[in-house]
Amino acid sequence: MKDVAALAGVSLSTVSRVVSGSPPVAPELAVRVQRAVEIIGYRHNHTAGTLRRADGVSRTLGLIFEDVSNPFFSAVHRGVEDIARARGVVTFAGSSDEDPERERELIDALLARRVDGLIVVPTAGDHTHLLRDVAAGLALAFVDRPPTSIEADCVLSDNRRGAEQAVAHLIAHGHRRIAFLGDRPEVHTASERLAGYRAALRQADIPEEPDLIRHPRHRAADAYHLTAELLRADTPPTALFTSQNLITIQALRALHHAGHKHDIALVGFDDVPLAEAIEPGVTVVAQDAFGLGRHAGELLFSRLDGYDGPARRIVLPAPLITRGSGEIPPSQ
Amino acid sequence: MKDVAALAGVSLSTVSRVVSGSPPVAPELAVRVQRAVEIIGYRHNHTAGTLRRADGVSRTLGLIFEDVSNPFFSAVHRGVEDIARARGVVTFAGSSDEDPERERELIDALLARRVDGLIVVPTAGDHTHLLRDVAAGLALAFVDRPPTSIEADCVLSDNRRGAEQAVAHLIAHGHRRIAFLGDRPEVHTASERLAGYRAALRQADIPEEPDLIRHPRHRAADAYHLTAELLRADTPPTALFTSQNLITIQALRALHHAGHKHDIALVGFDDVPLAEAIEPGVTVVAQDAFGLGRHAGELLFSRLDGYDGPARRIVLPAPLITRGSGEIPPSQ
DNA sequence: CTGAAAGCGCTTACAG
DNA sequence: CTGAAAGCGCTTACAG
Repeated sequence: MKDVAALAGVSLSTVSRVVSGSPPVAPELAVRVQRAVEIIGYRHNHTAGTLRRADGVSRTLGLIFEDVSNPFFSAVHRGVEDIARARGVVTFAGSSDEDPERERELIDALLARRVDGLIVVPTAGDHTHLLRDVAAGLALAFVDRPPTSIEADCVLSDNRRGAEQAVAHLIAHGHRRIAFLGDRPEVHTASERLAGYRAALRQADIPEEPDLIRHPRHRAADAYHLTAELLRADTPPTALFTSQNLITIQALRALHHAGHKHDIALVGFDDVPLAEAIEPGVTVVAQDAFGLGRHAGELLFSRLDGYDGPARRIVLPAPLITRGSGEIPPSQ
Repeated sequence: MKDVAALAGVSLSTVSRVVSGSPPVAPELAVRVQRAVEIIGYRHNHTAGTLRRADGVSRTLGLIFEDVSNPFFSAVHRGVEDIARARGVVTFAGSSDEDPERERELIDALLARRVDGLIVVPTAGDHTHLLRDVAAGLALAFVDRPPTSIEADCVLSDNRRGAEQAVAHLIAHGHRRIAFLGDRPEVHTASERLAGYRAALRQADIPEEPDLIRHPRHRAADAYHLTAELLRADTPPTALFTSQNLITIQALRALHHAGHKHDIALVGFDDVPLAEAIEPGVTVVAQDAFGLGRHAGELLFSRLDGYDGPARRIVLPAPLITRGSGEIPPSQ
């Protein structure tokens, strides 16, 4: 910047004003500065400005997902990006892999880079350490799952009702032996969806069978075999409720490979590509992933804009989309 | 930091050394500093350090994709993240939407935040403006597509050979009227895949029919109708080569809805979830998206580690995976 | 409207 | 092994 000032024959103050667009500067000088910027190939150092600026704002956001490569989270990611982009804010993104320690490392790394805010899909770990940062001005929002240990803005899908609706739908089609395939209940979304499953059974006076509730350890790796195993049981389920997108995909593979796609019903939580092209079409509870991201972004920016009220919770509906697989009647 | 120094009763230098792990500091003082850090809730300001540090390294990377929410790119994203994570480097990510202007804005925003390197899926726009930044020490790598206007490291799938293989496979199954559905040739991957399509036709002495080469304007919105339209033509194609994942999904929908899934063959470029569960299974040319990301990360870090040789190009194979849809013989 | 000077939170020779 | 001091690239009162 001082090279630019020298070349343009003005002071640092003037260059700074031109570069950051502060009003009071003569058009002629501005042009001279612009020209010098071009010639030198000057890149503004926004982080240095952040250090000095009164408000200390970095126009930078941190996003922490379970896995950036899961299509559900990457859609949330895009939702946030669209909101941030409109404000000239650029976003970090990282994957916790559901590991609280990894999540903590990411948070520390992002806060050390002085992000203005953090949007996180929380692991089951503790988040009280963020309280100090929030008190110091950090904007914070949770998405997909609520924080367990602290109060903060969050936006969620209506997991319980969505799951209840899915299972009630299967019951309405005559099923009584309905398997639940989902993550362990430590994950909030999984426990909510399990609660929805249970509520629907209760409503219909169907006793719960522990054998029908399964938690694949590694989703992509185990859900396939777990489903195949369930189908081979003495009294197999007549319907499956798969409560997570990767699990749905694996269960569908198992169903199709075992030749049961037309006699075992399935409803999945979260939509999957091609669900509509498959035979039968896959009935799902659809989440508005982009919407989750956009709302999380909006909650966050409202904090940065000065909102200082109590924590807000936005719950987006998760409607059932019937396509065939959920309307198969029980085969026995 | 000065509060920590005051509380611990040491100098700023000592706090800095403890916090950044520089060796020569007495264990007793280190403990006192650590304690003060805990009490105060001190967060290290890594960006301030970057400003002062001799090497000026920010341990920050910028990633620019066409769209972070496309599963192909989000897998590339994760590949880069895994490499970066191992080095304590955190990554920005953004979407260009194939718009050179938007890409330029993102690059400017990231360079203003002083990323150490940039990994970009380039739009068709000009990238010569990056030359100065590279000369000034920026590490740069392109992924999925090579840069058109400058020399730089890049990692690609073998698009041409993959496409040629796919089309040759269809020809080997007796097809002569094979449609190409893909992005406009301004996008490098699309033009390479089209070149592969043409090479396979030439090899088999099949004249090219312009009517069979189609470019949906908006992939998700138009590919479905374009496919349906092709199927309704007087002499419809007997096989489709869909050269992009979103287009493959839409074409499959159209094929299934029109009741042609068993009599029109299809091979897609890039794998899609459930491709295996569908009936018939979807034959595809598979890309190693994670591998593309990992290799791009490695090329980038080798530059940051001091490699200063000529630009390198890594080409990953894109093998054909046969699952049924590509082995359907021509129906007429 | 413009410039000289102080200072954001750090790191790093330099002296002790 | 420790501390005082200079300075990274900026912004911002303050004076003119």
